[in-house]
Amino acid sequence: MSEPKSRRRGAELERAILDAAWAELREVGYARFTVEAVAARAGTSKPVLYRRWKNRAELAVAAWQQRMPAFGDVPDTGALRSDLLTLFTRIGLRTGSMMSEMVAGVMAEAFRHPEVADLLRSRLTQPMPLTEAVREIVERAVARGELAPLHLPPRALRAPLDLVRNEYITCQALDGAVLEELVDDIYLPLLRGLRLD
Amino acid sequence: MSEPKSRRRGAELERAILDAAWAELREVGYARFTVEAVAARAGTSKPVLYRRWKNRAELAVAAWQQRMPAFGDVPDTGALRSDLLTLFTRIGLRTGSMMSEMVAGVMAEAFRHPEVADLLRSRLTQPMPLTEAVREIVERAVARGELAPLHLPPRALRAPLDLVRNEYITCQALDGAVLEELVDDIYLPLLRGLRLD
DNA sequence: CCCCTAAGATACTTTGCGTTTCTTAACCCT
DNA sequence: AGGGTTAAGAAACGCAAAGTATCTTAGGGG
Repeated sequence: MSEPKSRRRGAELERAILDAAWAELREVGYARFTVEAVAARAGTSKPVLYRRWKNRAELAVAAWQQRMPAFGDVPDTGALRSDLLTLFTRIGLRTGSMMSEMVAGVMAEAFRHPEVADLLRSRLTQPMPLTEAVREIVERAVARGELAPLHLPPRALRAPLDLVRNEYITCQALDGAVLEELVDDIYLPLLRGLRLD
Repeated sequence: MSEPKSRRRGAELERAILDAAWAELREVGYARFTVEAVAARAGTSKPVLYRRWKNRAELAVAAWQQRMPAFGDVPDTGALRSDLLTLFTRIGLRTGSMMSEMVAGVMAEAFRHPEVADLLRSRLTQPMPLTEAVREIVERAVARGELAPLHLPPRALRAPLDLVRNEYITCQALDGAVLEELVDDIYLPLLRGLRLD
């Protein structure tokens, strides 16, 4: 809190600010996320932040990007359904209710600051590790004979993330029952319905 | 513009306000949608609006609800794919780029005013006419023999709307190619993969 | 050791939400 | 018809928070 007089600089200061921003996002959410509070928490002041990020949305995205938990290993439980449930659950944890609130809030601001929209979109639509995880899970299911061989278009690879995010954005919550619905009523049927080309 | 001195009341005034709000939403979008501008445009003043709606989000949702174009008849082109394309296109028109901007903006505010979240959620997840349209299209396809008989869970009925909305929210745009992808790569395979129970 | 960059503090401008107060027009009711 | 009640309209305010400008000063590099 009352750090002594040592004046931090450069990367050290930047990390402290992002830590503070992340903590604020977790505690109060994006709607109540203020630049002033972040500055105070980091023991610095607003101009220091505005020298590094153009506006509060970019600050939030930067903090998010740095602190977002990793996906971890590709689930391998021996069965397609449980692999998918594990994956969907992890996506849910990673997305988190705070996260979708942030997506909504940042998107809303993106219409005033168009460059923010591009930044966010790139984070939303290109999580390579995730799409590769989906591909691997499906390939193993095909190898086991659980699924007929199939062609997976990019949109189907992205679908798990889209489904979970949509649920968060519209309902601000996500429990186990909903995850099962997404897997059983949407994604598994989708995979069964895809064929080779 | 410079209406005479006649002082409108009740329903007449309310309609004029919602007209003004709708016009503002179309012209400047939700991000720049201000209560003051709506009041000015309607030739009245802020307190009149705040007597009717708790905050700007509810005003926007009210205007949206009243002016949202109808879905029209259930498409019946004689083939499943073209029925779905027609339906998806109409959903896209109805949603509109402005609309998803509003969804994002309103959702962002919903975290300060929880009652707004409920209001919006009810508009997003229960468009009965749409789900019934999906059901009818699918039933006709089954009758024609295009699809095997299947059980359609609620989430699958909602999926077309969810898919289109997700695309708008993440990409702020939606063209014909994307609509075809949603139909060919996601929704048609999903329908083919669903079975009885 | 000095100097120049960037940190930190303070205070300001602006914008827009939501409120308060007051006046006055229009409807309603007997 | 007239008087009273209700709600419209106008103006101004408080407040929060974004973003900016000004100035002082620490501390690292030459």
